[in-house]
Amino acid sequence: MANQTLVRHVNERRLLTVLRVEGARPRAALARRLSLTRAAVTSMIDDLLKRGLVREIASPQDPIPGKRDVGRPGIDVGLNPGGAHFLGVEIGVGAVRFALFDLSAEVVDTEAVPLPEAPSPADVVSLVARKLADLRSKKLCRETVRAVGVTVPGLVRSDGYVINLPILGWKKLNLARMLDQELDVPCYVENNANAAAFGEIYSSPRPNDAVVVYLKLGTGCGGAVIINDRLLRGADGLGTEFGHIHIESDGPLCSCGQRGCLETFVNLKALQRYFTREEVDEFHVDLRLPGKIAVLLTKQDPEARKAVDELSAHLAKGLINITNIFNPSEIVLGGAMLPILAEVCEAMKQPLRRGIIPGMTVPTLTVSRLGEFECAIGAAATAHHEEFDLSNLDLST
Amino acid sequence: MANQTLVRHVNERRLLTVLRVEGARPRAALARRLSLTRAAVTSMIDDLLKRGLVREIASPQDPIPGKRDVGRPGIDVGLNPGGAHFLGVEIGVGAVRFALFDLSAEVVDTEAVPLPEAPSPADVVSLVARKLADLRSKKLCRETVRAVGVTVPGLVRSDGYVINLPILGWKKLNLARMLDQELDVPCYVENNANAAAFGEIYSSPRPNDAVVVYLKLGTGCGGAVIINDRLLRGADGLGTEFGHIHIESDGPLCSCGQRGCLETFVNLKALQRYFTREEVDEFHVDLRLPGKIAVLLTKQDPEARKAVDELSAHLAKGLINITNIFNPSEIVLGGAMLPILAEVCEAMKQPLRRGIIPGMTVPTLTVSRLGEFECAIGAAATAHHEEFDLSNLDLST
DNA sequence: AATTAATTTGTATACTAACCAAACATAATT
DNA sequence: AATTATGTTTGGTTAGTATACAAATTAATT
Repeated sequence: MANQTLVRHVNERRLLTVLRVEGARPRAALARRLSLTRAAVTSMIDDLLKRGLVREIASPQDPIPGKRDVGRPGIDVGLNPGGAHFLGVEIGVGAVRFALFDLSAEVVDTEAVPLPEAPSPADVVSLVARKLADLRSKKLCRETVRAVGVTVPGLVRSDGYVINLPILGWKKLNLARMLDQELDVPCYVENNANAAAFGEIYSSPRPNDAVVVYLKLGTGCGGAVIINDRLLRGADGLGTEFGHIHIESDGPLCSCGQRGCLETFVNLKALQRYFTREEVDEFHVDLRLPGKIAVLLTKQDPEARKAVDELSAHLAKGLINITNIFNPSEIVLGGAMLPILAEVCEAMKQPLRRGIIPGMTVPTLTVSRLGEFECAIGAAATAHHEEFDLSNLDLST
Repeated sequence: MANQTLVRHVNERRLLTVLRVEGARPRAALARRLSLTRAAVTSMIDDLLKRGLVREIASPQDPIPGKRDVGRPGIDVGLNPGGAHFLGVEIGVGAVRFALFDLSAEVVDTEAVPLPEAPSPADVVSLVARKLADLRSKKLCRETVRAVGVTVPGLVRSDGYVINLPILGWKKLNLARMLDQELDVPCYVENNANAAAFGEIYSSPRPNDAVVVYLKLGTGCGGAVIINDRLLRGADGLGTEFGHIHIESDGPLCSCGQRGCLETFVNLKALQRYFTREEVDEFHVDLRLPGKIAVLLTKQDPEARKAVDELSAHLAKGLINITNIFNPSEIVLGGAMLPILAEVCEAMKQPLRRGIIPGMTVPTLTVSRLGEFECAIGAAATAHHEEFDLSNLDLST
């Protein structure tokens, strides 16, 4: 429906987003920034003050003497960080990670807990419910948790329906609805690579025509693409699963039944293989290997160097294809391989520049800034976004 | 800016889109469809009637006797087709094609004229200006042309800036602005594959989560992806140029400097090579070959069959990669190879089904319905869309 | 058959939300 | 004291909603 409350809804979210991204400022400055009258902004701020989402900030007493402008000085209005909180939850391999956002999208709390063996969906729901109750019992956020985001390493439709989650054996499961029914706040479910990508861009928004490709390198090789602050999804939710790009005419057998898939050349098991020069058993993959290799690299260890270079060479082939298809402005790497990713980026710069279509701008290659909790942070960002940015605004017929 | 006129703007376009896509109906039905009150719809229709964009349609006199509902019968309101027109222009290889849309997005006129040798941008602008003046001199659309869309076979930014147009030697050229300055109506410039794809979906909208991949097969191999009724673009406008997907480890040298690109295996020249088993000179490519081969296919000609199968086998490899990346619900083929595309689709169905990730829904494979004028029609659809659908509505901060 | 009831359409009127425009009090600098 | 900018107040506009009502039809009743 599009009635006049739509206008307020849009403007309120525009205002909150400006405050989050660009910081506190007086009403008059907000009015100019949003092309609204001061009167309109006054009315909106009045409302937001009542709801505890913004606060007036006492201006510092003449911080730079003589630098003030003429005219009556304004009163800075900024987000009230404690006015709302958002819980992000990552359902990972053997562990659940929590990250708590405040209204200004700062991480104010993190926690990792072990995940019980073969948990049922109900187990996970109650785990989240307990964490939520726990948070509310503390002074930090008694009544302020506004939404919960949950990520899973599997296929998720945009409405939070889990199509397939192989590592837990879950299939065809409306996890978002289950959470919604149990938790008295809106819940959103997202694929973990998508969430990590979203978390990455959320704190530092990109220009409007930016195209960000994110790759999550760990036990598998997940991907996400963000265009215009929106995640790209496929018809089944299977889009941007970059692990199955064909990069070689032969290679190890992939879980998808084909040979030559990127995922079989770029994952923790493959890294271990490149390093030890021996086949690795599925169950003896060393999750700490990237850290160890990173240490060895600082000591100029030739074996470590070789392993990283081999991985990088394969990944570069995949990235060239991805770049030629999406023409991204930016490629971000994240995931469990974090410790060696800076080296991987360095090793790929040359081949990437040479492999892409002439005339195409070479995308920047960077490592995710979010670290171990990137998926949980991304989940919190998803929840924050749904509640406070212009998103769930469907104006189509 | 988001003020109350935004609400009317949104609702008016929602209303017009419903009338275009779903047909004429009484005000009360529109109110239900749009979740507005009848009073609001009355007010909007009053305005649209004054502007000549809609008209009341006399109900057929009891077409199905006894089938009428109780209550006062409504007066159908429908688009007034002659109330607005949109000119689509394709700048093609050696030819310019025009297609004229009426308000209901029906093609009411087409024309193809030869393009002068090595035309300057100014030549093309004045060609379009002459066509526009010509149309206005006729009774069909004296004052009603609302917008012009132009397609070019090159790289175009979303603001209509032409980055590179190799076949005409144009580069870094604000064609949209040049047209705008000359033509007294809004002008939009789009890449030809993008426009053809957009034209294809415009008349029969897809469900919200549909992902449509379009491939334009002719002298080159262009592509487009439409998600949520929006075209995917890259950072430079170079996204979805599927011609440079790597499908073989070796092959003819591509214009991009690499070997193994899809475009070197799937284009008119390659088709001729597969058919004659001889290398073909750049300047002796037979533009009518697909038609000839199509005729031979009906006579079970083995050479024609071989040529089509060889082309299909290469294209299938590319489509498998594209499908695994985008997870499309639908793949549409178009372009100069039109006469043989039904056969190509048939030949690719098997390999496509086998090559994609298990669990992914197999996309439907179809041939474009628009025919020779697909780009011009797409250009007209682009113009129609910009003026009458919810599109140029940027609510971001 | 005529009347009445029921139902639905389209319009009119009053009300409301949220914007803009303009005036004004306030608080600083010049 | 003059100037300038902020924040609030007041009045006006737009485009909705809610409600009431006349109009046009079918269905039911007398």
